[in-house]
Amino acid sequence: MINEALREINRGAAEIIDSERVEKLLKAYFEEGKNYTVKAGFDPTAPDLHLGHTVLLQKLATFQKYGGRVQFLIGSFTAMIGDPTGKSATRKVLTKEDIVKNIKSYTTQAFKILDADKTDIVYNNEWLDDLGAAGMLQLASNLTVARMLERDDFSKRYASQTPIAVSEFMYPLLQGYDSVYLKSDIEIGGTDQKFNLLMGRQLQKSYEIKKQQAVLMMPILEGLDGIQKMSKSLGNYIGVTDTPNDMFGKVLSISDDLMWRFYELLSTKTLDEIAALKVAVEDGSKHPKVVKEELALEITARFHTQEEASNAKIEFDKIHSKSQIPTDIPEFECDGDVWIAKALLDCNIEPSTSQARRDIKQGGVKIDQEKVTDDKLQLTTGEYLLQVGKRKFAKLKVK
RNA sequence: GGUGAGAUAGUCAAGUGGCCAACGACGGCGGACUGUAAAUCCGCUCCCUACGGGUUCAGAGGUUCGACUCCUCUUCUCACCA
Repeated sequence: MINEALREINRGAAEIIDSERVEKLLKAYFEEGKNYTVKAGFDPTAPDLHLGHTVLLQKLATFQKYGGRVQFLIGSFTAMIGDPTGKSATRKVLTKEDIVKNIKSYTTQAFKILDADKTDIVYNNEWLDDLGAAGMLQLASNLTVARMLERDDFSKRYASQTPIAVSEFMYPLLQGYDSVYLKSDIEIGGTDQKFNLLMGRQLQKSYEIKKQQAVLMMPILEGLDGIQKMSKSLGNYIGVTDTPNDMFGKVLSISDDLMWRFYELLSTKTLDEIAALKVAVEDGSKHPKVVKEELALEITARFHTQEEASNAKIEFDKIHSKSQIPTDIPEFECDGDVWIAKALLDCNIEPSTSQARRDIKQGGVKIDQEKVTDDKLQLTTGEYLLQVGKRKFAKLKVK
C-alpha cells in the first residue's frame, strides 16, 4: 500500500529532493494516520489555466489521496513584485482587481481536480504584509548576492546586461519565507521553480524549523506539437475552459508518443492500468486511436461533464471519421442571385473571390454535398449548404 | 557623431534595366491517402464576376520606350568605429 502510494507520487516527477522525508511522512500516515502539508504556490497573473498547469494540481490530488493536506498558496503579495522565472524582462505589476478576479477563476478551475475538504487556500499577503522592513532585512540577510546570481535566469540577465530590479531578488526569498511561515512538509512546483523551491529549504533551516520541506518538481508539459512547452503564447495549449468539442479534438490531434506522456502526467488511471494499455497497443489487441479517445474522454469529462464529453466524441466522429456535417453551422442571408465565389466570401468561409475560384477549380467546394465544377455559377433563390474543404461550412439563404 | 550594409508577399529569403505578380523554403489552403486535425504524395498560394483588368518589392521624387533592379532625398534596421 505504501509502495503503491510512493509509486504514484513518483510518477512523472522530474526530481525529488529529500525523498526520505516523503517516505517518512507517508509511513507516518499509513501507520499512525498522521497528516502532513503539501504546499504549492500559484501566481494569479493570468486568468486561465491550461493542461500544463493541471499537472501540478493532479500531483496535489495524489497527495490528498495519501494523507496530504494541500496548502494552496495564492501569491497575492508576490504578484505585485513579478517573478522573473522564464521571462527575461521585468514583469508588469497587476492591479488588485485583476488579481482578485484571477484568483476566483483559478480556484473554481482547480477544484475540478482537488478535493476541497483537504485544501487550505492561503494568501501570502496575510503574513507578508506584516513582515515589515525589519523582517524583510532579516530575511534578506540570509542570502548573499553571489548566491542569488547562481540562479540561471539572473546570471544570464546579468551577463547580457539586461536589467534586474533589486526587488526581483526578493521574490525567491518571499516564496521561501512562505514555507517558513506555513511550516510546509513538502512543496511541489515545476522544474523551472527549482531555485525558489530550494530557497524554502534553506530558509526553513535558517529559521530553525526542525524538518526542512521535501521538494518535488514536475516536468513542464509539452504542447500539442510535442516539442515546445505548452503555453498560451505558442498557441499549442489545451485550456481548461476550452469547449468540450475543442478539448476532445485537441487531445485526439496529439501524436501517439505524446499520448503516453499525457497519460502519465494527466490521467487518473493508475500506472498499472496505463502499462496494460501500452501492452495492448503493442500487441495489436487495442487500436491506438481507441486508447487516445479514452484519454480525450477522460480529460474532457474532468473539465466538463461525462455527457458533454461523449457528445464531443460523437460530434468528432461525425465530422472527421464519417465526414458528415457538424451540428452548428453559421447561417447567412443575402438578396437576389449571387455569384458562388462572392457568396463564399460573404459567408466568411473564403478570404477572397480569387481563393474561392481556386478552390472550386480544385474540387474543394460543395453545395448541398455536391461538388461544384462551374466557377461562374449563380445561386438563385433558395437555401444552400455551402462547404469548403472538409471543415468549413455555412448555410446561406438567398432571397 | 562617423563609416559601411540593408529594407522584397503571412514569415524567412532569391532577384542587380525588359524573360517579374516576382526562384526557393516554411506556413496556409485544397485534393489523395490514413484511426487522426499526424506522416506522406499532388496542386494552389496579391486583388478583381477574370483567357482580360488593377495594385505591389520601406516612402517620396527623378532617369528611361521600359525599373524590384540606376540616381536623389526621407524614414527605419543592422554592423564596425568613436
